[in-house]
Amino acid sequence: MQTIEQLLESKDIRITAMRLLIYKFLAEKEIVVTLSDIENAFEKADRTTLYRTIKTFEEKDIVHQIDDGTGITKYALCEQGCSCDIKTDLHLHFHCNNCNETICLTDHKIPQIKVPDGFVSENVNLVVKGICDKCSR
Amino acid sequence: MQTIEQLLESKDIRITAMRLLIYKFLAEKEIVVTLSDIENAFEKADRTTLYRTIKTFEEKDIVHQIDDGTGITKYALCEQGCSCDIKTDLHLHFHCNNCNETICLTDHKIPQIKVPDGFVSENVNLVVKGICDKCSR
DNA sequence: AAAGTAAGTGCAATGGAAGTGCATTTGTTA
DNA sequence: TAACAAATGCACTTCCATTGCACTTACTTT
Repeated sequence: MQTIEQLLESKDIRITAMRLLIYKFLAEKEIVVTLSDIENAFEKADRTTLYRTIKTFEEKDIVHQIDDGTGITKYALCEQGCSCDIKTDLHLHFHCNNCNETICLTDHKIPQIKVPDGFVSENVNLVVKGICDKCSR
Repeated sequence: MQTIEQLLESKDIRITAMRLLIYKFLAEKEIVVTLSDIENAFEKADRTTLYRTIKTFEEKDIVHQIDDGTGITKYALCEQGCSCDIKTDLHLHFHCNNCNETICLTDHKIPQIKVPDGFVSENVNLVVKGICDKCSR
């Protein structure tokens, strides 16, 4: 089990207090978060810093961006060993129409999608909307 | 073959010159359009009108909204007989990373997606990104 | 056909999220 | 410790989505 510090270093990300805090915040969330969520959790920090921290995490492949159809960009930590640019590793996301939360269904890989001749598939975004397990109880 | 007027009436949409024009504009596009696209096509009309027309079409289920991951909301006419809230009728969209256009692949239905116990799937959004047939030639 | 009502349209303004420039602070390295 | 690079904070900008209000157009009822 590697520490967060080791993880960041292995990804060529400088360690700062801010980054450790943001990483921990993301790690303890099972749901996907918006920039505003992070902003609310760290009221002392500036939005720009949070924004750029997330962008850095994204570039270094420890966070991936989720587009769940709400129009607001959301983020989540990648899984261990996830390389977000490899399409076979993509999982799907579930957006609850009731509680409005989005979760990564990391165990549910996206099936192979056939596209017409001439089209080249590079990437797939799949969001299932409905009622999540908490809300359907 | 019903006229546009008949179609709008059957959907409980009042007929106006503007609405007919916008409908025709959408009908002749194979690609999905943004509000700005419509705006550029109708420079005399106000953005708000276009915006609300599209919203009306959406509510009355003759237009569906597409979220192709560009962050900008796009729209397309529903297919004949499409009732956008019925999940089996959903088709997928293809976004070209080269020309930046998004196309409805109406013939390509979305496969049945399994979700974990407790989750209820109501809707699926599937966007494939890559290179379209025009750009890959 | 005229009056009255409901819906559609245009203008102006607002709000929210994403993104940028620059000065300041913090951290790393020689 | 000096010098440099990266990170942070503040202010500002941009872009799209959305709303309020006044005005016009289309439908309904008599």
